[in-house]
Amino acid sequence: MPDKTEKSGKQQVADERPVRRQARGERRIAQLLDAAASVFCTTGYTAASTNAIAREAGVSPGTLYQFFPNKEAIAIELGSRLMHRMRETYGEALAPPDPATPLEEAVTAAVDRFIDFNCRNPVFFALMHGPDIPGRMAEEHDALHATLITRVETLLTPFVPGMPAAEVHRVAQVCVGIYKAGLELVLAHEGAEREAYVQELKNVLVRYLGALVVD
Amino acid sequence: MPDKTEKSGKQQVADERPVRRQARGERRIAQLLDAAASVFCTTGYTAASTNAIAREAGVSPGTLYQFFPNKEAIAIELGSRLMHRMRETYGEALAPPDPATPLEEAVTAAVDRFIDFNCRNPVFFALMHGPDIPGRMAEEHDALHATLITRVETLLTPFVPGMPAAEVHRVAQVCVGIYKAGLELVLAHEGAEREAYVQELKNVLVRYLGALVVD
DNA sequence: GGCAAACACGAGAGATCGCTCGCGTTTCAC
DNA sequence: GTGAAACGCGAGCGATCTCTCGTGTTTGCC
Repeated sequence: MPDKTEKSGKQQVADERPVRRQARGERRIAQLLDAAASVFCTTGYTAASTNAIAREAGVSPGTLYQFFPNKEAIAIELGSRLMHRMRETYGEALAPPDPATPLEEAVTAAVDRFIDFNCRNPVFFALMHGPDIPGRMAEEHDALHATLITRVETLLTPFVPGMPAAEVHRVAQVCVGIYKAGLELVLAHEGAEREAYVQELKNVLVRYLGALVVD
Repeated sequence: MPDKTEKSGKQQVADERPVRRQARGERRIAQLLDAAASVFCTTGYTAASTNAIAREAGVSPGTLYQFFPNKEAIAIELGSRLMHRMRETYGEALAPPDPATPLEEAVTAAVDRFIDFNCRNPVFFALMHGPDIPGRMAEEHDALHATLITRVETLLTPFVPGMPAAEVHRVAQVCVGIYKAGLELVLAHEGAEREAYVQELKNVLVRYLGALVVD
């Protein structure tokens, strides 16, 4: 196997060749991404084999590599489409900069949206939660996390006007951490129990942030 | 490689042969477990190779398999020793069933102890946090988690006398989830920043539980 | 000292995985 | 219709990993 870095450096130029996809190809790509999502959900990223993904999609390994240069690219593309879907589903509606909104309402709305998205797309959690993400996936992961933190910071700022930036950053980190932990519990349960955990997650956040606001 | 289940079934009888360890052997085992802890910390369980563990310990792969039947057994034994050390370090001091203790004090004490232990033994977090734990490791993991939940439940009960058991269980799950999330943030920082995250973790728990107590 | 068992080595067997390659099939622009 | 390119296949290459085995060394007991 040749040097990876040189290869990726080459790609920036060589991959500019217009690989004109046919409708069939687009269908295969969607099929493969669906299969990958399914396999990633059940086994995680590293344990998922490209042969298993191809089998799940009902195609040969060779066909898989017709559309993706390597295993990582599958996860990258999947993550990218997931991010895109997330943006277009919830758009900028996440950050209503209206300081008149009560804290509890803002938290409830944000949590409900995110939980809903994660329940509909469980692979999102599988890709984000794995500590087994290699190379470029980690960058993608960090970028998303940073974006999320920033979003929470701006959401938070109007509620805590006097707080230093470093502290706001810390609070945002804690909030996201709490959300992730809550999400794990929510995804692990169903029906009424799941709803109860959602409510509990909201309680944690509201009480934590509420104490900061009235200070 | 023969059938694993048959092999393990055989082991229950065949492994009763007393493999009399020499002092040298005990030393090697400790050496190998230390090396395994180091490798698991940096690469995680699945990505850690037995050859890498042996190399880190300065012995040959064959020597490693003189003391452990397989890779999983290394993690099992490591986890077992970690659990034992945790018990003997903090013992039953975790559950002071004195209802006179204020909530904040109880939370602070419990969090400080656990954080301290996890900072001294980072491999504990590495083994618990990985979603990449196979076979018998998962059982061990679940058993530990269940123990932890039960412990928190008993710690919690005196503070919320009228609460139904199912709800106490849910609250305990949420508390452990919050703790894990907080631990991740704590381990990711150092010095004053780390202390700040510890304090923030305590705040979250105290405010969340405080609201339940006064209800 | 002698002997059996525990310890140590390291090459490599056996399995898996990511990925390639040669060749055949389908699609599409002209 | 025809040629080029996209699509599709699956055996298998090379790398890696877990674990074994034959052989030699050290230890502890008599």
